[in-house]
Amino acid sequence: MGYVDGGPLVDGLLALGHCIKSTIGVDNNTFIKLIERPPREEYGDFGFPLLRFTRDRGVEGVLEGLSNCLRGYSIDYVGLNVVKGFLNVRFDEVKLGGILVKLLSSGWAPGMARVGGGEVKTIVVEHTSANPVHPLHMGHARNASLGDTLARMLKARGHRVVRRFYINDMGRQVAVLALGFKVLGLSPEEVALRLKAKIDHAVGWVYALTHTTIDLILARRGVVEESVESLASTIARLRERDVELADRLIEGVMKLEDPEAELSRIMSRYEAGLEPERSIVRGVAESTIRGFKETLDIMGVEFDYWDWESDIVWSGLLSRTLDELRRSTYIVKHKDALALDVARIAREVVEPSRELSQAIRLPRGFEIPPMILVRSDGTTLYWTRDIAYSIYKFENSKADMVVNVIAGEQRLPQLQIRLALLALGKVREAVNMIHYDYEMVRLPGRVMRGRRGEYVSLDEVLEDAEARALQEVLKRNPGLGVEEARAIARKIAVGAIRFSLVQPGALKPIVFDVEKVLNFEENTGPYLQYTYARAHNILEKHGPIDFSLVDPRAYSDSLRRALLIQTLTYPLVAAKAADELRPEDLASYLLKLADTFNRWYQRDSVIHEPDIGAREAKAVLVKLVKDVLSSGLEILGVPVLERM
RNA sequence: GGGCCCGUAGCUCAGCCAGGAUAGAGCGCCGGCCUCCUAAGCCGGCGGUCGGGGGUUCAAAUCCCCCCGGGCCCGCCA
Repeated sequence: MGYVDGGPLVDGLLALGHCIKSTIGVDNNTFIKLIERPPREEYGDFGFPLLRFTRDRGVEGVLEGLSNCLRGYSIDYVGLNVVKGFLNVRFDEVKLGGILVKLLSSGWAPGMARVGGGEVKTIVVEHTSANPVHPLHMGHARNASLGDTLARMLKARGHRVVRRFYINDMGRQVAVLALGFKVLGLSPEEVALRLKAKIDHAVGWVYALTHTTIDLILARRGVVEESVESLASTIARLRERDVELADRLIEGVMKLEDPEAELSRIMSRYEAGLEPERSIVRGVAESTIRGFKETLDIMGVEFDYWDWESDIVWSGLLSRTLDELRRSTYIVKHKDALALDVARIAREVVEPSRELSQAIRLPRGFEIPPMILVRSDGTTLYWTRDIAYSIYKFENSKADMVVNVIAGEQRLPQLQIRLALLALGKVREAVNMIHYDYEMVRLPGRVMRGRRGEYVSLDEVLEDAEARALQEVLKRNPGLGVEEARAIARKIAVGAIRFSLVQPGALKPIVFDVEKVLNFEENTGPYLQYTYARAHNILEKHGPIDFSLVDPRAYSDSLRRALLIQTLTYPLVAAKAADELRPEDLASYLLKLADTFNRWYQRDSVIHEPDIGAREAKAVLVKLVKDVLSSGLEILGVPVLERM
C-alpha cells in the first residue's frame, strides 16, 4: 500500500522501511504493520521487533547497513539504535521541525496518507439498511456511525466510495405495517398529525400495535410461543398513547378472519407489483424513510443510493440470478422447494483452498442444511433477493470491494451468500464482499424489539443529549444567544453519540446506558471537541503564523517534541486504520493526542511566550494539533466546534 | 448437539490476527490546582491470579487443547 503525502516523519519511516527490506528482506507492509510506539519514551519514537527477523545475524551489522542505506535516501533526521532486540527509531526533532516548516509554508497540512494511483479502488459501503417499520434506534445508530465512518475513512484514503442503504420492503414486517394502516384507514401522515409525533415514530407505533395484536391472535391459537398475558400487557402499554385510535386498530385486526392469509396476500401481490398493494406498501415505507432521513441528517450521515429490495425483483434481476443459480450443479430439491447445497460448496470449492477458506471465513466443520431459494409456493426468500442484490452492488457501481455493515447475528446468512456467489462462479465478488460485523446494542437486561415497540430511539437520545449539552453551554457562555447555543449543543450531542458508538471495537457488545452517553465528563467525544476549540482559540488569539520566524530548536522540550512526533504520525495511523477498517484505532489515537496537547497546554503558554522564534514554533504545534483533530473528527463524524 | 463472538483494574475498554522491552487508558474513588491561551481541563495517589487449567516456546494476555461464564446463529422468518 502506498502512503502518499504523509509528511516528513512518514517519509522517514518509509525510507527506513525500504532499507529494512533491502538489508533483511522484510517487506514494506510487514514493516508498517509491526512498527509501533515503544513502551518507554527513552527507547525512541518507534520500535521494530528486529530480533524476530535476524536470529542468526549480527544485530550490529544490520544497524550499520541500515544507517548507510538511509544516507542513500538523504534522510538525515532518523537515528537508530538497538535495545533488547528492538530496532528503535528516534527522530531529530530540530531537523524534522526545519523540514516541516518548509512544507507548511508551501501549504501542506497533516491528513490521512493516500493510496498510490494504481491502488485506488471503488468501494461500496452498505450500511444502516433498517427495516422501514419503526424509527431508528440505538442499534441502527451504531450501524450508521460505523458505516458512515468507514465510508469517510476509505474516501479520505483516496478510494472512490459509494454509500448505499438497502430498503427491505418485501418482507412480512412491511406487510404487517401495511395491514395496520389499511385497517385504520389512515395514512402515516394523518396518524403522525394526530399523535403529534415524528412520522417514523407514528409508523413504529402502528407497527408494534398491529404486530402484537396479530401475535395475540396467534398465541390464543397456540401458534406463537409468547404468553397471552405478556402480549396483552404490551398492547395495553401501547394503547395508552391514543386509546381511541388504538382501539380502532386492535378491533379491526381482531375482526380479520385470517390475518396470516391477509399478510401472505399482501406479500405476494406486492412481490408481483400489483395495485393497490404496490402503492400502499411503498407509501408507508417511504413515509418511514422520510423520518430516517431527518434523523440521519442530524447525525451527519448521507447516502448516495437508496436501493429498494422490490426493485431487485421488479427489474428482473432476481429472476435472472435465479435462472443462473438453477444451472448450478449445487442446486437441490428440498421437498418442493428449490435449494442450494451450501455445505457441499463449502466442501468442494472452499475447503481445498486455504486462501479461499480464509477469505470466505469458513467455520470449521461447516455443515448446515441446504439454503432454500424458492419456497414451494414459488415465492422467494430474503436471502435469495440478497444474493441478487450482492451482485447488483458489484455491477451497478463497478465495485472492487463491497463492505456490508451488518450485525454479527447475520454471520451465517452472509456466509451463505458468499457461498452462493461461488456457486455462480463469482469468485472475485465472493472474496471481496466483506461482512463488517459488529455486536448489537442491548438495553440493560434485554434486547430491543421493534415489533413490541421496545427500543430507545435515536431521536430521543439525540434530544436528551442536546438538552443536557444546552444547559452546560449556557452555563459556560452566559452571553450566548439561544439559537447559537442550541446549534453548539446539537453538535456536542451528535459528537458524543457518534464517538461513543465508534470508539469501542465493533465486536464488543454495547449495553446501552442513556446516562453514559449524556454524561459528557465520562464521554470522550466532547473532550475532543473541547480540545479542538482550545487549539482554535489559541490560533485565533495568536494570529497568522510567520513560518520564517520559527525556531525549530524549541522542539527539544519533551512535551513539545512529543506533540511534534505524534501529530506527524497521524497520516500513517489514519491510513492504517482505514486499510484495516478499524475506526477505533483512529479514535484512540485522537484521544492520546488530545491528552498530550492538554497536558502541554496547562504548563507552556503559546501567546505569552516572550521568545518570538519559540512562540512561532509553538503556534505551529497548535496548528498541527488543530489540523489533525479536524481531519480525524471529520472522519469520525464528530462535528468540530470553535467554541463550546 | 454444532458453529461464531466476547471474557484484561470496582466500571467501560486498548493490547491478541503478525508471541518478545516494567500489561496501558478513561471513568469512579482519595488529595491538590482557576488574578495566567476556555477547569468539558491539569497534577498526585489507590487499584490487575490478563475467566480457569494444561500444552508449545529461550519467551504466552497474545499460539494450540480442554473447561467455565455471557451473547448470537443453526426456519419454506426478515
